[in-house]
Order: sequence, then structure tokens, then C-alpha cells
Amino acid sequence: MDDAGHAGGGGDDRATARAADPIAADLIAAIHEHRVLPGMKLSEDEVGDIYGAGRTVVRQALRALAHEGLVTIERNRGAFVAKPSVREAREVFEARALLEPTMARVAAGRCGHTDLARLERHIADEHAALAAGAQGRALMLSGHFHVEIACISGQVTIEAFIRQLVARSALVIALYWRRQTAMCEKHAHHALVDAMRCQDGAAAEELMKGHLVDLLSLLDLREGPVGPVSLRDALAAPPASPAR
Amino acid sequence: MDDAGHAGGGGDDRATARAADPIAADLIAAIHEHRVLPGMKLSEDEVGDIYGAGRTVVRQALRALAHEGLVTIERNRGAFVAKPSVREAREVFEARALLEPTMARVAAGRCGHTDLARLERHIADEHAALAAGAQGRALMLSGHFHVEIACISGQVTIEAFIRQLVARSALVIALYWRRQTAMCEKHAHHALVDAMRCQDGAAAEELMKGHLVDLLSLLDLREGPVGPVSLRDALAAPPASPAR
DNA sequence: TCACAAAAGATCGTATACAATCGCTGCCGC
DNA sequence: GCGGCAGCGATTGTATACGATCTTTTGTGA
Repeated sequence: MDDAGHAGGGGDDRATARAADPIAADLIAAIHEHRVLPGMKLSEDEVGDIYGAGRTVVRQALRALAHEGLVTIERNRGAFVAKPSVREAREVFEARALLEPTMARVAAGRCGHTDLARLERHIADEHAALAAGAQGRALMLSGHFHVEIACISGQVTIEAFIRQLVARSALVIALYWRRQTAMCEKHAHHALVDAMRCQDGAAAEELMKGHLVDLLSLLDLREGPVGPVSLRDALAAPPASPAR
Repeated sequence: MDDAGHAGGGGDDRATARAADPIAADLIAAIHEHRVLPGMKLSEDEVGDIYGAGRTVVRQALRALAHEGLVTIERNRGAFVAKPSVREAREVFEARALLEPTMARVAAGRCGHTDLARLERHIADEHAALAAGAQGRALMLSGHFHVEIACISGQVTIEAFIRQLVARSALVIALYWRRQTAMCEKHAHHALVDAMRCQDGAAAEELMKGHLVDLLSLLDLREGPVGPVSLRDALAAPPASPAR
């Protein structure tokens, strides 16, 4: 098999599945960027029209996303962007709190200068997006930062879990976020990179733990109203278009 | 909209998906029971014939299993039962070692007499299956024991992860197991139940950790030969057939 | 005898068509 | 005025047919 195949993680199965399913990837990105909101209907025909694809492939993508808990499929009713319950929201962050600190500790002992540079570039991108007002993109990058750390740790299996949890976190944030000030994260991420630069695994672990607690504390865990707006407005040009 | 619609946690999605996809469930069971072995080809036509279903639904099931890392789909080549690499095997157990001890601790503080009774019945069934020579079934029950503990802990999200990891563990065991003496597990599971009966979370956590370490130590992490035998022999009667 | 190439075979990927089911609107009866 | 019911429209679930790609085999030539 392809044991030591691609450096940086053997999540090949998952990664190739991502690459081979562009519309699933785009839908996930849209969820990350809050271009689609919880509760929004994802009609097969509509999505197929938007991406210029047949229903079959759309169906596959929707089903894959449903498997990750990002959309819910109701029989003969259609697919909807998942609307995590309060309990589910808590669980997602509890799972992250259980996985990510350890990943940060492991990653701190394994990351090289290349990884550090990539992380710093990541933070810079996030900062730039935030400055440009692209809060959605900033949020996506913020999530990807956590995935990157898991990737550095080399545990592709857990990385896949974290990837899923981060995506679901985007939905949770869309539902239960108090304010859209994501400033706090920037500091936390920077501190994390510093700890990793010093190969201080214990510090990285603690920082990550605290970071996740902070995130959870910023959620308002009461029923939050949702705005299931249209769809074409959110998922703009798929095949070739200059938008953005 | 249906705000408080899906109360009770998101485990429903997964559970209903299991129930609504009987052939995926049966394939998973077959993997658990070592009726299908790593590397075995799962032709869509063949599986469809066996279960008397069209290729479409078989495709869905195969894709779902691929998403869980239980089968690998190679473009224009077909689906095969996954053959976890040594590294992947290690990762699966490392992930379990990271998740399950905590789950055991949480479960110890939450389990009631009903849960305890179910766990004990589980162990009894496993023991009976082992005595009856149904090693495959015993292995499946042994895995389900871990899932049950995660279920008791109430964390349905992590439970789903553990369910996946346990299934993949079945593949790992099929590839890298030294001897089929699963006796040791019986003791470990019993001790775990005892600790949970005393609500001793710390003990349960330690026992689970040690149990997983033991399991990992029983693996022979060098390349193991596989026997990709036929298929119809392994997946016996789905609709109506006398086998077994 | 080996290597290479071409054709055949098989399998999956995708699109299309049909059928079943559900939600909704309009109407009727109470 | 309100509740129940039937018909209709819409959407998904499933099966089938076609096309693309890869693997394998076989034949030929050096």
C-alpha cells in the first residue's frame, strides 16, 4: 500500500474523495464560509442546475455530507443543511476538546519550519480576510488552522474526525454565536504557533484546551433563530464565473 | 421551520441511516464477523445479485462504507474491503486509546442498572458465542461492547467515531492478529463492568486504557498475508437462503 | 524468449426515465 | 368558521441504459 506516500498525511482516501467530488467540497466550503446557513434546503435539482451536474452526482455529494452530519436528508422531503441542536453543539465542542489538545501536543513535537511557515501564512491569510471584511472566509481559514495542526500531528484518522468536527462547528457557530468578533482567536492561534515553534508540547496542549473552552464559552446555547434564505444567492458560479 | 425538530441528539441520523440501509449494515456485520476479509472484492453487480437489489442502492452502501474507511473504491476497478496499512492500524488503536478511556470514565458516572444489565448480557452472549465456536460473532460482540460503553456515555458524536474505529479494528485484527485467543478480553470487559458498577470512573478509565494497550500489543505489525477468497461464500443468504 | 502493442472484456461513472411518496391547496361538509 | 378529505404538484427513491476508462490477454515482432 501507499504507506509513506504523501508527506503530511495519508488521508488519501478522504482527500481524493474531496478532490473527486468538487461539489461536495464546494458545499463544505460554503458551509465553512456561512454562505449557506443551517436549515437551508438543498434541492437536488437546484444544486444540480447550479453546478451544471446531473442529479446523480449531486445525490452522492449530499449523501456524503449527510454522513458527516453536515446535512440531514429526510425521506421524500429533501436535503437540508444540518441544524445542530444545542446538545449536538455541545457534543461537537466536547469532542474537539477531547481530541485537539492532544493533537496540538503531538504536532508541537513534530512540526518543522515548513509547517510553521504554513501555519503563519494561514494566520496571515485569516487576518487579511478579516481586514477585508470577508468574515466568512476568515472563519473558514480559522477552522482550517485547526485541521492543519491535526495534519501536522500525522494522525490522519483523527485528522479526519477533526475535519468533520470543524465543519460542524461552522454550523454551530452560525446558529449560536453571540457576536461575530473573531478577534480573540487570532491571539490564541498565534500563541499556539509560538508554543509549537518552541516545541513546547505541554504549552500547546494547554493553549488548545483553553482556546476551545473560550470558543465554547462564546456560544449562546439557547435556541437561536435561523434564516433559511434562498440558495442561488449563496452558491454562486460553480463552473466558470468571475464572482467574488 | 422545525426548530426544535430533531431533539434527542444527532445520533438519529446515523442510526436511521443504518436502519434504512440494510445492505450496508449487513456488510458491516460481515466485516465484524470476519465473514469478509480485507482485500476481498465487492463487485457492485455481485453484491446487488446477492441482496436482490439494484446497483444504485449497492453503490450507496459501498460509498458509505468507503467513507468510513471500511472499503476502498478504486476508479473503474471496483470496491474492495479495506486493507489497513500498518500505520493505519496503529492510528486506529491510538485514536481509540485517546477516545475510549474518557468515554469509559464518563459512562461510569452515568450508567444505571439497566445499562449494567445490558453490558453483562453482552458479555454473556460473547462468552456463549466463543464457547459455541462462533469466533466471528464473539468478535463482533466484543466490538459492540465498546460501542455500548460509548453509547452509555451519552456522547453520540464520539460514539459514532468509536463505532467507526471499532469496525476498522475488525479489519486490523483480521490482518495483524497473532492468535485468535480472545480470552484476555473477557477478563478485561468484566473488570470494566465491575468498575462501572462501583461508579469508579478513574478505575474504568485506567482499565480501558490498559485494555486497549493490551489489544494493540497483541497485534503483529508486520505485513500479514491476506486471503481474498470468493464472495458468495462469505455473504450468504440475504433474502432467502438456507446457509448457516 | 521477451517485450511491446493493440484489441477485447469488464467494471465503474453518469445521465435519463419511471415510480412511489409526501406536502399542499382547494373544496366540501359539519 | 372550522375541521377533514381528496386531488394535484413537486420532490425524492430506484432501476435501467449508455459511455468512458482501465485491466487483461493475446498476438506479433525483434
